Amino acid sequence: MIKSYTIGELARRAEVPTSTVRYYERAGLLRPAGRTASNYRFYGEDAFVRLRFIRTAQAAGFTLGDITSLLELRDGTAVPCREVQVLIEARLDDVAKQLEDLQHVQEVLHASLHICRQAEAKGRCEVIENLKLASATPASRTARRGKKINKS
Amino acid sequence: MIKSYTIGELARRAEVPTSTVRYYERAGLLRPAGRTASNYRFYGEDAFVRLRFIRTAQAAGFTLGDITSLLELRDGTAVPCREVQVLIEARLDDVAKQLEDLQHVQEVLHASLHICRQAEAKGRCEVIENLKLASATPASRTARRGKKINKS
DNA sequence: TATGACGTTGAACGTTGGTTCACGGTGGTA
DNA sequence: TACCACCGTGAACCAACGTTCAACGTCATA
Repeated sequence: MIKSYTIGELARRAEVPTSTVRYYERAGLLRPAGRTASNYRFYGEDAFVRLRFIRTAQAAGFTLGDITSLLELRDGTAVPCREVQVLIEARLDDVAKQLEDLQHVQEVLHASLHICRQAEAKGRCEVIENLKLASATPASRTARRGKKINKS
Repeated sequence: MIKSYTIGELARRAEVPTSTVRYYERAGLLRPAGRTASNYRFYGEDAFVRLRFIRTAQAAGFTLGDITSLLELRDGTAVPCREVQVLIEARLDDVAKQLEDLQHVQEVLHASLHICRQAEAKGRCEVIENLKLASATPASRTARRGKKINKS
């Protein structure tokens, strides 16, 4: 006899709102094992694992679209290593770029803060001009998200 | 005789679409110096500087809301160093957190890739399970944006 | 039996930073 | 005079990831 969960139980276990679980269902990411006589969704242990996977992959920066691909690969019968690796590599490239950009941003902000503190002593605020000048250096297409990994 | 620019000229100079310039106006970030007889917007050099500042600050991860605050501070008469510093420090904290999170993500992805490659040799794909397990470690509230710096 | 917590649905809304559209006027040139 | 690139407007639309709402059914407990 395998334990099954209502949506609320599943959601509490995974620490997500029930609305999110339903949303993932709509998005085609997570289907209930079935429905009770009274039309309540019920889920098995696998749903919990899957939900946890979704959240983890999201935390790793995959979009729900990417995760759909990942899960489709898992649900398929063929050994999907190649495709999975492609997805992970794409994400790694992305992360590397973000890290680089963020480090640049950090430098600019540190410099601005430094200048602001110095200027403060003189009763002027030059940070805004400085931030402006800082941009003259590399073209940081940055910090803003909006990726898209190519769908199979 | 000071040169003035149409919206298209300004936009080309700053390398943004004209639609974005109008959008910034709607958002209260950038007002034209005035309008011609035929209702065309015209801008002075200051608009270019301001627009460049907006783009740079965005690249540094400030939201348009933050930038509004920054610009209001600049437009004010008082020496705004304290407030500016608060904003910059908040952004720095944010950036530091993002960097940390991204580094964690990077580790997880590297590990997943490694395992995937090893498993490939054995004809199985374990990455998905691995990504799942990886989440058992630290709670990375990450990689997704949606910051908000407290408005003055 | 009644109360409250929980479940169902579809649709609309929210956020951020814009872009696109429809529809019309303007300005310079051939 | 025609033509085309440019400018104007408000409104709708986009991605991503959900949340909220109305309006209703169900289940456990006092």
